Amino acid sequence: MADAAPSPDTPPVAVVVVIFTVVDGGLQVLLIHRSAEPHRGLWAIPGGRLNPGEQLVEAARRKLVDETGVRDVYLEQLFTFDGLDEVTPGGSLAVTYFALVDHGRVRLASRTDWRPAWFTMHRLPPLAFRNEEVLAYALERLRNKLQYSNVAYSLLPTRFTLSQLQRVHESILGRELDKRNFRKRMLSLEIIEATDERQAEGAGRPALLYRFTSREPVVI
Amino acid sequence: MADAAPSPDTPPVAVVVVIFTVVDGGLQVLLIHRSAEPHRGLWAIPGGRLNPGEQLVEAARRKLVDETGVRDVYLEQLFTFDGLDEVTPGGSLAVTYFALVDHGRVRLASRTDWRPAWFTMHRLPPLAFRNEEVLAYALERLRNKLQYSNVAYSLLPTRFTLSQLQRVHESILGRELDKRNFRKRMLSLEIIEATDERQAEGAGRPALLYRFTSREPVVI
DNA sequence: CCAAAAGTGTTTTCCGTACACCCATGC
DNA sequence: GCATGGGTGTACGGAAAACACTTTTGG
Repeated sequence: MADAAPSPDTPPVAVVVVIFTVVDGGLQVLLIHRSAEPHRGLWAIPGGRLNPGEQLVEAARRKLVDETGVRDVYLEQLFTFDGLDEVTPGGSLAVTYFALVDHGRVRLASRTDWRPAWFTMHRLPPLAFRNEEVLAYALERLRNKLQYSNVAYSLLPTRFTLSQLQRVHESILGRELDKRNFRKRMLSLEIIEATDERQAEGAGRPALLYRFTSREPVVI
Repeated sequence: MADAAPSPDTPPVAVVVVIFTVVDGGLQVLLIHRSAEPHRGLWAIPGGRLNPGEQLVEAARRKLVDETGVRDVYLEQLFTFDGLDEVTPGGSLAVTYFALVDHGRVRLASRTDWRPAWFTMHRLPPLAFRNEEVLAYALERLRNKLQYSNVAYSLLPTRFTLSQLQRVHESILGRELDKRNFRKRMLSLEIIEATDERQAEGAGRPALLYRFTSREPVVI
């Protein structure tokens, strides 16, 4: 590893956070409307400059809190892209993260310019900065993570029904799952446990509420 | 994503490449002996500053060619660390990559200072810059990749025997594999195919030579 | 009583693993 | 002819997938 001698020739570094949530059966992502050039009028993944002395993950958490007001959610580094922003001479870097938030806890920043909004992943608006690539990569990672970790804890309230959990999985995977197999698997993984409470969902039999045995990331 | 306004307050960016090879049954990694401070006398993963205007992957390829003379091998971005180099005020970033090279093709740079050398992964010298972390992460990723991709193509000559391929897998996974099961699996994945040539390995029946059906990264 | 959602078991298929012997060659 | 490495098949167990009906509640 080279000595890191200070130099003016170092590219600007942005930290960018793909924020996912699931709302009534759809996987959604938070985007910002650009009111300034470049790419004015397009939508972009929220992000900003890394402050001097700030750690990457701190910067990502800061962006997340700025945009949604939530903290203590699942946050993972995705990939570092270069040249996303094709206008900076000498190039630029974007260290991307992805985060999962329970829609019920989010309070979107209300700004007149740069307004944030949720978009369904399969109906995205025109995006700035090759953000299609970033989102595609984030979705792929999320789908993988879902299979062998408990990340879904970050998308649901502390107590939830198995049907809610199944809908979250279905939204992310983009396909329907068999109810019996899904329940069997979730319970055998021992990442969730039943509480003694029930919750009615409109008409129909009330469902048992479950909780995650751990609300920290756990690899299965 | 923020506008990338130029600013002097951007951290220095290093690109670092974990270079793996397999030599007679052992997974080895290329390290550089530091003859200057900080961490003089310790060993470090090769890397260097990202040049202005240079893409990350280009910088990684450049380092790889500098150190080993090889090109067109498997190279993948690992993770971006901050503060590895704890001496730079305001922090620094290290974008890490890992590469897999066929030991037979390598010509190490011969320098008097910063001399490069191969080390067996389970007998590492004292390392600089929290490089233990980086190596542990790289090894984990390599083990995963090995299971569901054809990355091993980059560790072997174009033609190889199944025993050679098995030894590569065993070196990386750190455990012995059953010959029959290994062959069954490799052949069923359809990432390798038999040639009509044979190769004798000392005494004993000559082995069929195989080749990878693709020498580009393929996910299984 | 009927619509709506919750809950529940069995069978089959596929994949990973365990395991032992014969084959071709060099010396 | 023997030491060395190459090559092969079968049986078991566990996980995932396919598949349909009963239960509990609200209206």
